[in-house]
Amino acid sequence: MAEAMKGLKRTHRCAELAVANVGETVTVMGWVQKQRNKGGIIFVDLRDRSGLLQIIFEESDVLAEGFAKAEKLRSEFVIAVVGTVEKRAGGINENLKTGEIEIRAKEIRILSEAETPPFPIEEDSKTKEELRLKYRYLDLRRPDLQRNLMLRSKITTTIRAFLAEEGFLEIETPILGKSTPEGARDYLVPSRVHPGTFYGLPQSPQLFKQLLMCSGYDRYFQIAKCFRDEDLRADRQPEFTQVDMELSFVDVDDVIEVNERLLKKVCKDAIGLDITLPIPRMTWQEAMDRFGSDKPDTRFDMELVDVSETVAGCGFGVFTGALENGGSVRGINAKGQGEMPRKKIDALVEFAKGFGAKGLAYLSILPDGSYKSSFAKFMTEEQLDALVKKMEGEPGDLLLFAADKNVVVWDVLGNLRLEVAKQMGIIDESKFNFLWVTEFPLLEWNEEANRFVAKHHPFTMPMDEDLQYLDSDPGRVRAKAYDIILNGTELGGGSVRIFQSDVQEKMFEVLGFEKEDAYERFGFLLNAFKYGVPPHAGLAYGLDRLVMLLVKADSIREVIAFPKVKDASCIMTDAPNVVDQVQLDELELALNLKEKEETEE
RNA sequence: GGCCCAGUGGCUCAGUUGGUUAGAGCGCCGCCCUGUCACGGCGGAGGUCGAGGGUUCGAGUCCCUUCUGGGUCGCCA
Repeated sequence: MAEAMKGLKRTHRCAELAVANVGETVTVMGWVQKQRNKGGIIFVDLRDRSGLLQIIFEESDVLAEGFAKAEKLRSEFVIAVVGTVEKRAGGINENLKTGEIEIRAKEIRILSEAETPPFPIEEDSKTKEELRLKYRYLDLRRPDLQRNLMLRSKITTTIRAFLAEEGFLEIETPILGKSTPEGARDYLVPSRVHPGTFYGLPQSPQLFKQLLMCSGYDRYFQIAKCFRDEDLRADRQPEFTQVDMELSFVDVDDVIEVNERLLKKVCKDAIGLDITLPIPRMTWQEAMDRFGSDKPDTRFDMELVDVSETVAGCGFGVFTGALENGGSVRGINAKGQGEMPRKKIDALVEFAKGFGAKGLAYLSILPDGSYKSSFAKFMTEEQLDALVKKMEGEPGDLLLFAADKNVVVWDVLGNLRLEVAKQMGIIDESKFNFLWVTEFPLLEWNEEANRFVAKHHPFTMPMDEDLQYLDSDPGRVRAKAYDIILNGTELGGGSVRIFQSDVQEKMFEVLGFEKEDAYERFGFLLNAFKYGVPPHAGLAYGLDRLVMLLVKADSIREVIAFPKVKDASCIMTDAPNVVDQVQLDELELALNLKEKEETEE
């Protein structure tokens, strides 16, 4: 039977008590982690979000009634205990923050009884994620998730404090907005007042923050919920949180400068990590050439080597063919993997094919210096030697080559590099390698649409020196865009925005927007620009990813209180759900479901 | 939408070439124990193997379909 806590007031969290409190009478409240009944003496580990604390019950202290209650205790009962802090008479527990002390109970109340939980409430859970998510409120009791969420809170607190200090204003922007078909799929919300029309949930506060710049709020930030109706991944949820900011009267370096100091402070406050400023920078071109990725993991080498010149004119048709088609041949050197068995190499070939490679050429340098290769018979001894030399191959190395269009070669080798490094175990997990990638291409050719699309978004400013090519050669125009990378994960990105209407109109033109169309979609922004707009730039971080990387979690779900599963549903609440006809009628909506949905509730 | 992995008592797993009553650890229940902290001792309950169909004398084990969860490609301006 649950008792009231009337007359009691919690004085401390469990693990806030220490030797300094010995002799004090305290009141603690929390969950029973474990009860150990020795007969005439009962030990209870009491848990709250701060940690564990041992309570000791003896009949001489709590009287018969209290002792009887202590005997009844089971895991996850919620109790209140009044008692005195003592140094432990028995041995101290090295594994516990409060291992030197215990509470001698004088009074106990059972505030809530509990059924046995469906899985153990303990650190390093081995329980299937499905079950953990169904009972997320129990999962969230586990110390590792509690640490993650407490750290997340600390990080947002640090961010707010830092940005406020730097003169940023925190301003909220609407969740119910206008759907913009460009980019990711929007979540739609039907309007009741205007039947047949829909709000779009924001993919980011992009346009609103630019308007705030027009309005003179020259430094803005927001910890903003964003929504994208796309498929999930370990590091992608349909709703996620951005730390979003925008600054007026700045250029690339200004944004980077303040954000480096922000990152330094966050890392220090959150996990005591000192990062050295400035954070290294690399242009997009260099990142692609050296790492085959616009988000390079720089914790290890194995960089790409362009061997196009070395293999030009060799007898291997796959190589020369790629070169003739304007592509390249590049390789990576997996040091010490020369004796990788054929089966594993074949698996790597399959892996490469998954990224669009037609094949993967390999050359093993055996310990005796001889070669074993999939293409040796097409090349002369001299050509092979030159290739090995170019790759700095030594006996015992494995060389892997891709030949195709540059985009394919980069993608294949970039991913292969990560995969091989993972297999070799050469990634130093203790490192935190930040990196700015700058000078992204402004545009990207989209085969499907048969036109250029914005790589970042249509409001991104071209680099001054490339502006001249916007008409003649749009593909070579670089943008004032930058991404911040941590250990090969994109933490955030941003850009300087276009603020001249002629440049913006030119941009829309290149993107194939009719002027009317552009005004239809973004008229409010273009109009705002007519009334005096400051040069401005901004950046947004994925907060979930930042926290995930700092706590070294392998999924974003470990740092989100109530995440969704792979099909974007919530196992705990069963969202999304069917709504009743009355609600649909009110919205004047009718369902037009495909066959297979015709099932009962 | 494609590909890959997993689904056996409450939890985590083992189940040999398909062959008698499906095992273990933890947890749970009962009794005992005044210094335990992965407490200990004794006793006990609990599963028909995600679901459906098929092959077979016989299926957790083979085949097909399907459901659930995870990873990944596409997608994510």
